[in-house]
Amino acid sequence: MPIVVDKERKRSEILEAAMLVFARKGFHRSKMEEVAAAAKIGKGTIYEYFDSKHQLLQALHGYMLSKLKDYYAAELKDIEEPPEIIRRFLAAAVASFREWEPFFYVFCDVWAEAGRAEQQSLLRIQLRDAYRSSIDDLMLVVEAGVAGGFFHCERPRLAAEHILACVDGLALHWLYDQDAFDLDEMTEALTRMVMRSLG
Amino acid sequence: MPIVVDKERKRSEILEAAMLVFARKGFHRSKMEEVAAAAKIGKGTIYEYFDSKHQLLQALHGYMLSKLKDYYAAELKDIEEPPEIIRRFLAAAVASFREWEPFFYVFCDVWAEAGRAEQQSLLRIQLRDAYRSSIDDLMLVVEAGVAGGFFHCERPRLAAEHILACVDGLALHWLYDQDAFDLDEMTEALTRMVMRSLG
Amino acid sequence: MPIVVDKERKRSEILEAAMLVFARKGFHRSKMEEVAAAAKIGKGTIYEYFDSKHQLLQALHGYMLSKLKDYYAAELKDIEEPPEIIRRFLAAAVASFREWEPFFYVFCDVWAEAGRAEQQSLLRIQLRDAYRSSIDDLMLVVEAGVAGGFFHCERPRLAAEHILACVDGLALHWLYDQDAFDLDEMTEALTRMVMRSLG
Amino acid sequence: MPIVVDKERKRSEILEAAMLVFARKGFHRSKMEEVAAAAKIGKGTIYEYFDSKHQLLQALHGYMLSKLKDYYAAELKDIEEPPEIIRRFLAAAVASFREWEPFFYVFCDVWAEAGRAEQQSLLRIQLRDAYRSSIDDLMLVVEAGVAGGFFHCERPRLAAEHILACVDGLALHWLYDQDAFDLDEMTEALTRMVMRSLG
DNA sequence: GATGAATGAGAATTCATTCAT
DNA sequence: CATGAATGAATTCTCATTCAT
Repeated sequence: MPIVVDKERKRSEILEAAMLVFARKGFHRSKMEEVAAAAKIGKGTIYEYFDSKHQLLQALHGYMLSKLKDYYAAELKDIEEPPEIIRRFLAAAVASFREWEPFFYVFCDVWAEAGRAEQQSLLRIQLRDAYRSSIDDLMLVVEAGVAGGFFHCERPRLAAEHILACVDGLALHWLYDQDAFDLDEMTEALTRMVMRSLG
Repeated sequence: MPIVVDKERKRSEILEAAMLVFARKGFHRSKMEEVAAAAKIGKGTIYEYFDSKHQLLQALHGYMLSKLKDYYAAELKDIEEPPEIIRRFLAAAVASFREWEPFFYVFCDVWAEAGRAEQQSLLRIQLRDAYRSSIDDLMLVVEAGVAGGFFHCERPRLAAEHILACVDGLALHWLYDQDAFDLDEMTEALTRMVMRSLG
Repeated sequence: MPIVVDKERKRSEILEAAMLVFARKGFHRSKMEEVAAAAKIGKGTIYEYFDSKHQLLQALHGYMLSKLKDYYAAELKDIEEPPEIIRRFLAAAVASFREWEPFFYVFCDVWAEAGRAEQQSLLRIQLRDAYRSSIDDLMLVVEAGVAGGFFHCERPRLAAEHILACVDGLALHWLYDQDAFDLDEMTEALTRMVMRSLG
Repeated sequence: MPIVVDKERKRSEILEAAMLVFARKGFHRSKMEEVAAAAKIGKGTIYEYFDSKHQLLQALHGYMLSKLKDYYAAELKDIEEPPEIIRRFLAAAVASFREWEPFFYVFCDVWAEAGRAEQQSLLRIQLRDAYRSSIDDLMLVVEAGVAGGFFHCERPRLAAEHILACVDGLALHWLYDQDAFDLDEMTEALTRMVMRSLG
């Protein structure tokens, strides 16, 4: 099925282009034409792959989530001990700020968009499910840590939520005041505080 | 004799109207006409008070920041002990999620806008300075707590940043999955973890 | 009747203000508010003296025509000989370019406006009558010159028209390329050619 | 395959439409939508060919100047003797009043606009250069006439300027009082007076 | 009379989307 | 399939005019 492969590749190229354009100018200030130009295709061609600008954002969001998932999977591969998983997760998270900066800008757009969408909108569900699933994953680690005697934690789910909230909040603050932070320091301090908060 | 109008009051009315409209529909999907209707004035009148839609958002952001500041000042009035300040701050923060929900939606718009503005744009500077000043305030509390023997903390500034990041991250997550959280539980768990992370 | 005098004075002040503002920015780009500011009165006050922006232009046009008439009357006072009248008229005309430059800019607006107005519009009639009356005046001079043996001219009316057209045309060209002309030279050459063309 | 369109032709069609609309209603009173309707295209399409309303006027001005140039070139083709060139030029000029009446209305708009534009504005430069170049051309004719013993003229440039000013002034007067003129008579009288003024 | 706050009709311009080629 | 010319709904912002004081 060479054609299918080709389509899939072009789709990804459009998504990568959209990510850069949206990240730089913001979703609403970006034109479909700019995305097309960045993807080196014609404006109309985007519509062969995506239904609308909104759906392009949705697809891009899904694409980013999947990339993030792969990223964390790779970073946490073969690590067994819960405390170490947490440490590596936090380090990977902070490292991703710089490495994947455009992602975070686009996430701002997604937050702004999703917040006003219908409860049942795909974007919103996608966003929510991504959080829920991240929380679930992290909760299992916390639980394993508790079971293994590494952590003290009455509410593993809330602890997981707490950790993810920290990461998102830090990403946000860093985005608007990059000079104020040293990422290495931030990693260290974040790790220390999270580990302490887990007992 | 010209008509005498309390310009400051009308300005606030427009800002309140803008907050509700922007919160519900999002900045870009809101029309100036809708803001005007919500403020019960004519479309053109907004421009007597604000230069442009963008500047209205900026002014609204400033207005919200000032309201938030007053809110925390009132909530933390007369509290002396650092641990208690932190506890009350966290409780007030979580309580504000529900109470001031529209604020948080508008903050999403501000994040999305500010991220793409010039470094020197007023919106961006306003956002950054608000964070910096919040961090400063909180850092002083942490330092006082360390001095008073309540807390252990090597880097009070990073601890303060960490606490604020938690709050913002939780606000964000809560916004998109309100059913998943019990705010009382969240307050309790957040407080516990923050207190622990401060040693 | 002191009140009447006062009203008349303020009316003139508004007209002078309008002239400067219209001359600088053009009729359509000028705001009533700017005219009011230039006249140091409130925006609404203009409407006590003029019905509308269009009527203000019309009144300004009439005001300018009347000023021009006075100017020429003063310049040509007590001159008897037709050739000398012509000479002095041409000199006065060219001198007015610089002296009354704003007039000419406003005339451009009047031409642009009047051209699209109804045949019966006051602005158009005013413009036409001013030309007709100027031509009549000048024609009488030419006729007197012919009768006095100074000029040869089969069609004094057309000659008068010709002379006025020259003056208007020169004003227009001068307006857009002031550096290209030396007004003294222009006066001299214009006079020479007109005198020649009158035989 | 993209749609193939003769962009140059469509551009001209828009310019012709703009000329008629602007001539009838005036630049400022014409809406882009009316121009589009006259060109039988959608409102947005104009912006595929021109950046703004102002630039459309500028382009239209250039288009008109080029048409006029072609017109005179055709009218004066193969004529050698300077007096005959002048005669034919004047006849062509007066004939153009009726034939190309819309042009002259639009010129009024251009005069009004250009007068308030920056010195370096394209419209202004275009206008000035057109005059300069017309004067140059006519000056060469006058000089040739002097050299050939047909004319007496101390300042050929000023004579050329004078002749063009007459033509523009007559056009202007005619525009607002068409009934007062017989164009044939005007041609004859104009020619006579110009020839006399050239000695 | 004078004022300037309020207004809303109006217009330029943008840009997601369509669809003929 | 791909394209980009064409479109017109949508939206910001302007400003002449009104009118309460």
